[in-house]
Amino acid sequence: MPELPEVETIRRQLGPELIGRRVVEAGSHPSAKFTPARDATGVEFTEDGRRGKFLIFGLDDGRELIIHLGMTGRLAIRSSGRDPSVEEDPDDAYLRAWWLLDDRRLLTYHDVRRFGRIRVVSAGDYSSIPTLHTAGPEPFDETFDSEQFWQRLARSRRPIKVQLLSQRPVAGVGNIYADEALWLAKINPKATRIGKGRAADLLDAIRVVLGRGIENGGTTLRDYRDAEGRSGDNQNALEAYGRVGRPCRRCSNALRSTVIDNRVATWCPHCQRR
DNA sequence: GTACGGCCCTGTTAGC
DNA sequence: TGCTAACAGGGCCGTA
Repeated sequence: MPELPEVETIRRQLGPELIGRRVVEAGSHPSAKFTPARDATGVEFTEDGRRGKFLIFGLDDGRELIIHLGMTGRLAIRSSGRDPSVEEDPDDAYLRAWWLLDDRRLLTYHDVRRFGRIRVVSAGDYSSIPTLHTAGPEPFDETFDSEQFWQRLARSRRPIKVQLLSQRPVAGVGNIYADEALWLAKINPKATRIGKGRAADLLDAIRVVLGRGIENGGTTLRDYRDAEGRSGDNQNALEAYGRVGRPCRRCSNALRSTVIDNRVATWCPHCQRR
């Protein structure tokens, strides 16, 4: 399930391959989630970017190709283009979109569960993409400080984990890194209000876990692969997510899990008291 | 504006 | 062994 570190890893890999390349043909699965991929025909990639979990590729006609990987989305570049002599990819049943480049290579988007989505919009106009439109600051933005973070958290009284997953206080945190950051900052995922000091701790923790995730090439629990088909290593660095029943690495008490807003949260009942 | 439930999807796993 | 149901979950949408 790609979150900021996974999306950033893919951006860094794809950017140099795509910038300056022109799309000569594009196709997609019939679902409306993917048909906008076809709108990026005849354009040249001019820029690679990311906002939270959204990949944003600048195009030379003043628009942007926006890709969200959902749960199981994968982007890759096939060197063979659509040369029929090349053996078919066994995952082609899940090919949801493709872009044939002017050097005959093929940018492919696979997505088993079809939770991802693709859009082409005027540059900077995200009004048709609610989560992107209302996304909070980038966690590594140097102008984003803990005071702003605390103010954003104070706008809602929903549980802190729900707020993080909403992308509004800060962009790019999903279920895995939310559990990790809350564990690191010793904050209970059901807490509805935290003080400025704890908000500062949480922002620091978010930066630590996301930074570590990027360094480790992302977290692969099952599906995630980077643009070169490789698994990440960050699953070996997880302290909370997926460790329910196992001892907390700080206090040795068994980690617990609970469902908050239809998502599993794993936390330490001793370290992360309310 | 905010909160909340339901839906989209399909491979994997648990239970019978 | 084979079938069925539950589960995973990010984002969107309708309703309150």
